[in-house]
Amino acid sequence: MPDSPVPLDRQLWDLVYAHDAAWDRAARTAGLSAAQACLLDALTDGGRSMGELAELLLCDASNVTQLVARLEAGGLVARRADADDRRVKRVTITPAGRRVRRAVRRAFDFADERLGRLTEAERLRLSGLLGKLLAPPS
Amino acid sequence: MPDSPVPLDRQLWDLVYAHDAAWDRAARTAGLSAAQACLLDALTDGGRSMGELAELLLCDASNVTQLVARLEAGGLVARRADADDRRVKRVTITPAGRRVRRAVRRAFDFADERLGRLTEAERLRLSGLLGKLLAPPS
DNA sequence: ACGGGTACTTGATGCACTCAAGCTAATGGG
DNA sequence: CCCATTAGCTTGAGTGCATCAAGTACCCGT
Repeated sequence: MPDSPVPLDRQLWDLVYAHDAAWDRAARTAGLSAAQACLLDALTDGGRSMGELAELLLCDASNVTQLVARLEAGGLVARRADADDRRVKRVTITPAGRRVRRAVRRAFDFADERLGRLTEAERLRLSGLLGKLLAPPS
Repeated sequence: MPDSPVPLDRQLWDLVYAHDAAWDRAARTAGLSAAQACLLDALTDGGRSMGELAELLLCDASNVTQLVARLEAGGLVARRADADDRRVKRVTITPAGRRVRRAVRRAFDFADERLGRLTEAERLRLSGLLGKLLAPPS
């Protein structure tokens, strides 16, 4: 066999799909949607404001409001007004949220399982190639 | 600098996001959603049955019904009962649909622009590495 | 022709996402 | 100090994707 019968752009689609599907599965094993899991994953110890989350998740602020509302209803997240600027709401993760987040991260086997098939040298080469691909587009 | 400051799993997230966003942008420049563009892209000259599409798009048949309905309303796709088995509906692309599909594919610059940064040898190496990652998970 | 399976549709529901409009709190100019 | 403006968030309306349960129309083997 001279070279792969699967073209590179098709491989990229497959990789993207596998990655997405793995995250979605990991989220659902913990009872979350993919978007909710992303938000939970983006929280830091100090908590984040709604605006920060909107920027991180690259979506509208009102979308964050809804996501946080659902997570809050599940007791995974708490929302309180910032002391310095009472306009901003700080979203913090609860102990239950921390447990769920751990479960999601543990269930997200993609990085471990798939990247684990590569040797350290291969991972380094892959990282280099991806670096080229990911450099700012313009 | 000894090695990349960006870990490999983060690079994968970035790649996946860039790929998704590029497809979404391409679809929207043609007035389609990402899912609609996927369906249009999956059509062959002979047309495809709803069931085939559901299998290709990895979703429910009733979801395909809705997607096709929207595309049909836009005149991009036609749906007619199969002659041999009147249960199955064959979805075919219209001339207008063909134009839109070409526009989407042309606007999807990801593969061209990003993969174009690599030399032929690099693309081959990347393909080999992705092949390892994408081998059946179990 | 009858019963079971196949292919698709319909209806109901939930979530993600976006936009416009609204509300409250901070801020800066007069 | 007050008022207009702006920032941060929420609400409401609307759309699309997606799934499930139920229904319809059709095929096929007996």
